[in-house]
Amino acid sequence: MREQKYVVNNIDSFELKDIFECGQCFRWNKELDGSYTGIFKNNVINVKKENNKVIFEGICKDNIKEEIEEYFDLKRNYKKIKEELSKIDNNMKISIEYGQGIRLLNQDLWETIISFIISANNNIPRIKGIIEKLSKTYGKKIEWKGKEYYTFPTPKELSKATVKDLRSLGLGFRDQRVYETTKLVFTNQIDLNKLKEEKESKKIKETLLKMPGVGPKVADCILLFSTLKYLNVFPVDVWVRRVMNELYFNLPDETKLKRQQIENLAVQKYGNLAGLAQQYLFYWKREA
DNA sequence: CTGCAGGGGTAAA
DNA sequence: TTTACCCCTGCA
Repeated sequence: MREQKYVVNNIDSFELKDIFECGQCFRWNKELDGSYTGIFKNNVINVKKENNKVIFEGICKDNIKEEIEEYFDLKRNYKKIKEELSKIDNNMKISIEYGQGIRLLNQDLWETIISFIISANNNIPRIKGIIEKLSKTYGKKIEWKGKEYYTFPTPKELSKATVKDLRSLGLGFRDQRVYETTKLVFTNQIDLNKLKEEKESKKIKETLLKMPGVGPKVADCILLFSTLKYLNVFPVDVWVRRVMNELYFNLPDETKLKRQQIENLAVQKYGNLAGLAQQYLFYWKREA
């Protein structure tokens, strides 16, 4: 654990608001000066943007450059991806202009699984609050600049929580689901390391769906927002469904096209970049 | 101030 | 295919 700093000059496709408020993550908070501070793995990092320069600094266990490049997906060529997607249709073009600074974070698989189980039928402020309480209660404390931060609990750490404990932290009906899934992973009935080695997203999804609280939408979010990083999935929630029906079918009635149909259409339309297409569309329509 | 709908879904009927 | 679900917030 040491204080480190890493600066990237002339960065492309990187806007703090687009990255942290497009709905992919729950542990980054805006500071008074406009920068963001967040926790991932055993790192506490503050990110600040000045013109085309991005400054990362904070407490980092390993080499900060490598940690940042991995987490912020810095090795992927977003410029090229955006050019490709923009050619598909006008909706894509407009939404990409709007969210040009989006990057999909490579978040810890375990944390992403639990976070999105908690996200079911829930809103972002409350999801963030619950995850914060889980971390404060079962995670490890890291201090930086006089403030306390807490790492997301490991399967072992979280396995100490009873269903009742979880309920008291405000998880509501999701308590049982988090409890059961934690048990599955902690006891190695589902091995996350093996899951990472699997090559086909279909196979991984199959396994993810065995976890209580993980349905088709949550599974797709895990595939897209974690280190698994499968860009060929298209998570369909009520917003995406509404947007897709409106944009491509001019149907105000969101019950017209069903979840699976929309997913099929999207994969057909956006191919192996469907996941990113979803983020641009969703962010654009939700903010506007 | 009280009451009520609805929220980045899932599981069970 | 439909419905309840915990909790919190916004708004009549």
